[in-house]
Amino acid sequence: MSRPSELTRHSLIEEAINVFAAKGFAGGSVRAITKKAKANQAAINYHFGSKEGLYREVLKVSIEAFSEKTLLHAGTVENLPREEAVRLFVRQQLQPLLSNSRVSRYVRIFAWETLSPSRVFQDYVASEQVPMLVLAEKIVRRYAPADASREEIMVKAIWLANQSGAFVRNFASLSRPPVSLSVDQGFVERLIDTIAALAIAALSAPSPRERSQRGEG
Amino acid sequence: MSRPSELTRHSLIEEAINVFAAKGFAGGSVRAITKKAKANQAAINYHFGSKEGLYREVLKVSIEAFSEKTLLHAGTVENLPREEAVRLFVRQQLQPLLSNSRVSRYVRIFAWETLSPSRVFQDYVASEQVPMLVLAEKIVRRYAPADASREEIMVKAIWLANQSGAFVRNFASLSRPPVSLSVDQGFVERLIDTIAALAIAALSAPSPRERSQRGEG
DNA sequence: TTGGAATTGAAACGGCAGTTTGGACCGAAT
DNA sequence: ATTCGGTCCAAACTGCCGTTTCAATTCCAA
Repeated sequence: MSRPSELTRHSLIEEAINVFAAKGFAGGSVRAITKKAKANQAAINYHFGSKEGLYREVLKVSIEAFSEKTLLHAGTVENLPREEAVRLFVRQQLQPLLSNSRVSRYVRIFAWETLSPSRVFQDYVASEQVPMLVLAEKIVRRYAPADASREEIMVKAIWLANQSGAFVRNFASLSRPPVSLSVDQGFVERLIDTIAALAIAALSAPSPRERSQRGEG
Repeated sequence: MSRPSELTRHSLIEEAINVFAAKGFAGGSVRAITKKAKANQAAINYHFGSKEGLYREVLKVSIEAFSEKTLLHAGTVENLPREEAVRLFVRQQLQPLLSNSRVSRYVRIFAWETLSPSRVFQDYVASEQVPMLVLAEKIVRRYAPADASREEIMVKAIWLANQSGAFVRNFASLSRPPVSLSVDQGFVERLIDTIAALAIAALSAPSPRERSQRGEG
């Protein structure tokens, strides 16, 4: 593959990350992507086979980069106090909100997928492990008793993975009525503290099953 | 307005609720709605002015019915133990999941809106109060100290309102890999208990601000 | 019963979507 | 210098979308 073709390929992926982060897979058009990437409309089909093929590449890049370049890795989660792991987990999703960093775009892409998963994403999570859910599961297990059911673990993992989602998705509308909050760096920091504290308190409490086992139900 | 025209109007709204609940506003087409309602494609524009006009009507019907026909009203929330209010709040969103009731369709429409709000919905929440957020705010206030900031209240209200959202949105994928849970009535009951317990424990804990005021930060 | 308004109907319009086409271009090997 | 595979481009294709048109029909009051 020659130099100029790789440049086209690369800038297509780059702009696709921007467009899909802003509008989701269904809402992002190939025309918008090729226009921003200064490429021809046919380029996506030529290089990636289809819009779905391009998105598959975007997801691969995003998921790999997200799990490598972020605060919390699957390896480090075991070596932290469990409260600190929760805080970092929340932080790595909310902190990028105010920035235009690469990571913030990955987080937004994942937020779109948690709302209405694309076929590409569904295929991906069915075959390969999704770092965010794996992380959430690891953290939840550190709070759960040894005899917790898989159902309870998975439910809590899904719950934890989605604790920040509402704010990521609706970040723009937080500053508009009827919420009308002033959204700045300080707000995001307080938001991280609040959500992390809520999650920690929730996970620390005994589950309904544990309470009923102790005759407290 | 004559009888048959009202019949067309009514069945259009009825089928629109089904279609929008299944596919969201953007994903639901007027062709699908008019076909199911056995009406002409032009009927929507004739009776409601536009697709948006129909959706405005659907939202109005859904929000009114949801706040009237559900377990928890703005009036009753003050007269219950606050833990019970949380449980009912969670229950009224999760219990309809397994059924095909009207309410389940309303919940699904709201779930679509929390993911990517339509212009119609944004206009609605900017002008009229949304029952679900009002309820969440009332419940949060019962847990918050008297001097809690509006920011903290609103953040926690948004948080509470979205506690069930992940499961409503991804309900269908819970039974598929990699989650692979068996989803039946018993599961939904346990899910309600688990989520409600998590939310109650979270709200009951002192916020980071309170802890730092006590010198525990 | 009749006249006019309300409603329905089939078809077309204009726009945007993803994709395909076929030729132009280019760089490197023959 | 020519050939050839890889790449790029403008344009067109197909399909779905929401909307509009306008004639046909239905309804109801006069």
